[in-house]
Amino acid sequence: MVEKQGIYKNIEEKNLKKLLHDLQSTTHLYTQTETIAYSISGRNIIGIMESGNANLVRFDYDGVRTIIDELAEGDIFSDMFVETISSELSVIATTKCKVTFIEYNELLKKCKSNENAIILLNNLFKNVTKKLIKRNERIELLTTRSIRNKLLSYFELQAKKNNSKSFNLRYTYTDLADYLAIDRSAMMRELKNLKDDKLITDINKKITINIK
Amino acid sequence: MVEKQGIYKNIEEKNLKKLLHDLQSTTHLYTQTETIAYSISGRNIIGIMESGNANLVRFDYDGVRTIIDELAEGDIFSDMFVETISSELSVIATTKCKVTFIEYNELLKKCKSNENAIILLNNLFKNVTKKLIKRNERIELLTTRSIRNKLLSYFELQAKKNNSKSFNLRYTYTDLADYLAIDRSAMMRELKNLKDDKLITDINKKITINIK
DNA sequence: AAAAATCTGTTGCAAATACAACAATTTTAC
DNA sequence: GTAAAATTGTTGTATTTGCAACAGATTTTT
Repeated sequence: MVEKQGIYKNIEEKNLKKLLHDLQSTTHLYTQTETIAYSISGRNIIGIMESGNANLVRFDYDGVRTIIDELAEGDIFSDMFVETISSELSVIATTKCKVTFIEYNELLKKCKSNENAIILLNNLFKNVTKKLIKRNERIELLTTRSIRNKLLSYFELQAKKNNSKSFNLRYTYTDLADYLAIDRSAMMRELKNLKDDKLITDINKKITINIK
Repeated sequence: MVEKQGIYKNIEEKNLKKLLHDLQSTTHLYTQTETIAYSISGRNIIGIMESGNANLVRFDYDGVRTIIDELAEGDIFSDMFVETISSELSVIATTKCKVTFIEYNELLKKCKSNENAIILLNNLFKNVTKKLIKRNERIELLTTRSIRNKLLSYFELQAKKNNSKSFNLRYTYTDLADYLAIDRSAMMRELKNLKDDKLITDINKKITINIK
């Protein structure tokens, strides 16, 4: 069961069970690398990650893969959140995982008579809001005008999230370069410059910022 | 009043008036270039664009401007949707505009007793969902690796939205450069290259793509 | 209708970045 | 436990991009 801070926050176990039953929700298990089907045309299906991790990925016409979103326990995904027209989008399990599906329209109907449905809708709203903030962060990083600034912004953000001047980089440098949309070797060079200028310290991917 | 397709969809004029009154909403007028203040700490304020246009912009410490989001009639903005990394974020009116402010938490409370509040919450949800899709598009543009590709991607997207090979650029070139987070003069140079290479035609900001 | 401000189009040059290529190290797979 | 694959670290060089600066065109203000 997803912890109380997530999508089921402020709903009592018993009431939740009833609500999910009333919504005719279904729960499925997936193994690593399995594709999670969720798009049912005409219906607004929302998937709730009960446990495990998955990626929302796009395969464009060249077959190039891009990770659009990373989904963890308590996170949600839906065809409501992505453009349906063009390229192929799939949710692919990166670990064993458990997913509950509900229909958004059913939830909406239940709001009239069931207070817990309102709470769930609110939790969904907050989750989408969180997604927006995450995307915004990404945009802010991508719109800084140099590799040096991208790195510094990213490091500052991570340190801030960690309530510290340090944090552990959980990306490989190769992935970080992809995330920041910059050339890896150019990034490595700039990383070296930052270290030489003593703006950061990097001990085994524990990065510490020495400014301000 | 915002048209029925927007944030007030499916709410009768009379009921809407009552709802907004119950929510103790306030409405303000702004003139072009005016900054719209909306962040009130501790409260979740949502601004609804009744009419006019505005941009959500960032000024970084160097004074460089980047357009983060474009707001049109029927769109919403809120400090719930952004969490700035370090730099300054503001909503700036690009035309004369009218904005109604409501408190999210008040709306939520009203959902228990007022069906129209549920409808409004649903409309807000759908709007946020639309924002998610838009930001995703932006990220796709920003992650392309050169000015040439950024321009081509942007042009292709706009043309596609227009169901055509052409579209009218509604940005000034100065703004487009800010939107794509690139240097204006470098962009102008690349724009010239694209024209010289006959990949695009640009007649008075009506841009036509000549590929594929 | 004149003045001021902004936008467009251009260029030379310096600086930043991407590309390519490779060896060394680490991680993953069998 | 070894082979294969991926990541890291580095460098020289070509290319792209940003910066600065300007003149002409267009738009806005007064």
